[in-house]
Amino acid sequence: MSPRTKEQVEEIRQRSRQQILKASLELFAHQGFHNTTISQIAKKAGVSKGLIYNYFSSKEDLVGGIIEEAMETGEEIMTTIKDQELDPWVAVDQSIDHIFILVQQNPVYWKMLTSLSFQEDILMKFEPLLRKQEFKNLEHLTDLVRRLGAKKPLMEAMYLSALLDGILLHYLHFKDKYPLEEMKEFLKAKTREIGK
Amino acid sequence: MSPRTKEQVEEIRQRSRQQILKASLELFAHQGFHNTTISQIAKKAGVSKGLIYNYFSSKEDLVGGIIEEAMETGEEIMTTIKDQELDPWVAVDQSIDHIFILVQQNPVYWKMLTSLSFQEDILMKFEPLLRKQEFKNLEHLTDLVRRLGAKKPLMEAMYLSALLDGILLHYLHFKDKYPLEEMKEFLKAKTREIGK
Amino acid sequence: MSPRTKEQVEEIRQRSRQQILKASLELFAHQGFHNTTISQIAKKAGVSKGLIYNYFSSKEDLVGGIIEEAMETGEEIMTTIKDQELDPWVAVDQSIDHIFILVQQNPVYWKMLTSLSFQEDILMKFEPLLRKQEFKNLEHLTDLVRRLGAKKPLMEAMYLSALLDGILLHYLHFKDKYPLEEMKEFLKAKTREIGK
Amino acid sequence: MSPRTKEQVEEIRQRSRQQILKASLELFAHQGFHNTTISQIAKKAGVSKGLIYNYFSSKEDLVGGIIEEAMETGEEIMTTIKDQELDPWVAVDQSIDHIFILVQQNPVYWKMLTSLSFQEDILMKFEPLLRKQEFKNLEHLTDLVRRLGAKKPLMEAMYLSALLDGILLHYLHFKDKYPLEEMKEFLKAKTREIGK
DNA sequence: CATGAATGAGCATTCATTCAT
DNA sequence: CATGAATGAATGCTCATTCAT
Repeated sequence: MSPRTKEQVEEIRQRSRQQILKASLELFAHQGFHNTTISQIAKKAGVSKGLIYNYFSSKEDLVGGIIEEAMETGEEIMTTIKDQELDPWVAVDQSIDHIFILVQQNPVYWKMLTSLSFQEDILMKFEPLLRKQEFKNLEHLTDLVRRLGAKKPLMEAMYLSALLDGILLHYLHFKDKYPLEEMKEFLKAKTREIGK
Repeated sequence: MSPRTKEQVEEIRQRSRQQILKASLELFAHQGFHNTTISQIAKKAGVSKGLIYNYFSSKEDLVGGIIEEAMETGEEIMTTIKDQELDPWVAVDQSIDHIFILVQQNPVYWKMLTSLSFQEDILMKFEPLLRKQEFKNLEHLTDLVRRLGAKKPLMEAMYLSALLDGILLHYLHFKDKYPLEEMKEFLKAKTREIGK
Repeated sequence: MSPRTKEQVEEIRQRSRQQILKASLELFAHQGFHNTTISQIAKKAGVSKGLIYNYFSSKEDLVGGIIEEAMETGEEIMTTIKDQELDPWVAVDQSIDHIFILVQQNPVYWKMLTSLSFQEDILMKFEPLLRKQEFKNLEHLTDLVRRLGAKKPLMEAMYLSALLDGILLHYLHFKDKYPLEEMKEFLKAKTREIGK
Repeated sequence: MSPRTKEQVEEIRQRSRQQILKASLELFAHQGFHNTTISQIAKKAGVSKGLIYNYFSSKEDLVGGIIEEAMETGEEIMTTIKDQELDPWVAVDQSIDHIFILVQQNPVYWKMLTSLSFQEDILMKFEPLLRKQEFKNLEHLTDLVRRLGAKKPLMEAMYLSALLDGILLHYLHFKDKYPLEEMKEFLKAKTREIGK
């Protein structure tokens, strides 16, 4: 008889919103943004087409929602590492672990993101958001390799960055057939050469 | 008014065909396959929409045409290297040069290809064609590093492959702002460590 | 928590109903019926979408509600005049005043009504209601001008009627920039010619 | 075998364009802009939905097309009158005739226009176009009545303008049941009073 | 009495493809 | 060989209406 409480409403909203975001993410990642229809998302999320527009103002806005959410989660993991003062070799290993964990936890997100980075129309709208992140990461890497005694820290960091993205790329394509763990250890071993 | 000769007709055909392929490639690379319209291609190629269907049976078929053409060119360069018997260190440098040249000569093609590799619907149709190429490349790399005395040739090759693709990825995004040449030399220097 | 009395409930009902009608009227008048959404009405009225359907069975029914209410108010003013026995010149002036007052008191209503008269789908449902009113007005005017000694009372009445509607039309468009009062006096002066 | 000539294409285009404009005008006039669908227009025009967008960029653009076309036709008639030097009484009669002819020739257009003037969203986009016309008309009327010796030419012109619009309004509603010709003569007779 | 999440039919618009010339 | 008018299925998005609470 009486209307739902604010809390009930908010919970319902969050559940629907999550379902929609999850479905969008998966479809965008596998089919690409422009090849995914709202109807597909609605069906996969188990809601009506109309409901999607109760939570997101447009198809593009879904991308924004996905990125925002992933960044929040990513931020959390990041901070746990950053605060600690560490031996540089340990820090490098931890950073590598961190990146691999991030990717392994949510490979679909990274697939979507990489895919999106080739869609210039969409990219344009979210570039500021993403570039900042990118820059922070490169800065972090540069700092790390400098502490390892690299002679050309920036080059070394860019090299490492390309390597990580390359591994990510291959992992995203081959999925479980890719020896990600082995690659990680191989990579860690390689970093031992830096500064020598 | 006089009837054109067979050769003239064939030449006209080839020119139109090339214009269409070139326009398609550029648009697919920058906007993505599904976000590019036949009208855009026709306009950019300076031909009518109808003409495109004289040369290609569908939008997808354009992708096929692009890939085929690029493979032919790629093949040529490849063979010039393969045939020569070389000191492994020189061979590695040459292979690296070769890859970088390929990318620098036609970055748009590689951009389109990478972009396409995230469009599973399109990928599916051209996967066999591409996977074969991929496998050959990995085989070639494995062979190279083995001759350099690598302890784990396959891992080393995969590592190198990821690295190359990572650099490619970054180059495709940052274009002329990316220090590609410097990166190449840095990479060559790194390969000196292999086998030690 | 204590149960509301019948009167309280009724008062609440009436207030909500009025708010909804007021919001509808204004939006219909300015945006047109088909370009106004229930959501807009709900927002402007400060109620939920659902509540509107507690009082009105459909969007169209809102129009019915608006017209009914306006007719009731119009009726009241009308009767105060009709009953009095008057010198015809005074009666004409009073009738003109009456019409102008009606419009000035609720211009939005007249705007909506005129707008609606061009929406044949809506008009159809309320035509009987409106035509009756129209006819009564024309009859009243005919009677007046006949008492003024007009030679062609019906033509004169139609002429006057067109004039009044024309002035109304212009007033509704130009709002406060329109010299309505001046026009009224000008019109009254013109009526002095009738019957001469 | 050979493609159509420029002229053939242009003729085909004009025919299709006219069919679409005609259908749009009629539907907009009777059902209102927002209550008319592109499908209805396509069906009435005997073309596909898609074709409409080959000629007009949007539903709104159709309104623009209609207005432009009507203005061109209107302009022609206007000029034939304006140029002649005339006895003012004859000029008034001619102007009145002209307006009535315009309306009688294309009542649907005037219905649409009046209807549209209540759709503020659409009006906004075409107001500049229409206001200019309006102003020119009022100016013309003012000039006319001044030459007739009116004491308050502007008021007299506004009065006349309202009258004309009122008659138009009634005519548009009652169509053939409205004694338009009789009204015109009655109106002309009334103008004889001006300046006395 | 009151809320707003949810639905789905319907809308404006796009676009690959066809075909008459 | 070449054109572009024409089609219509499909898409993103809107909105009146319902209903559980």
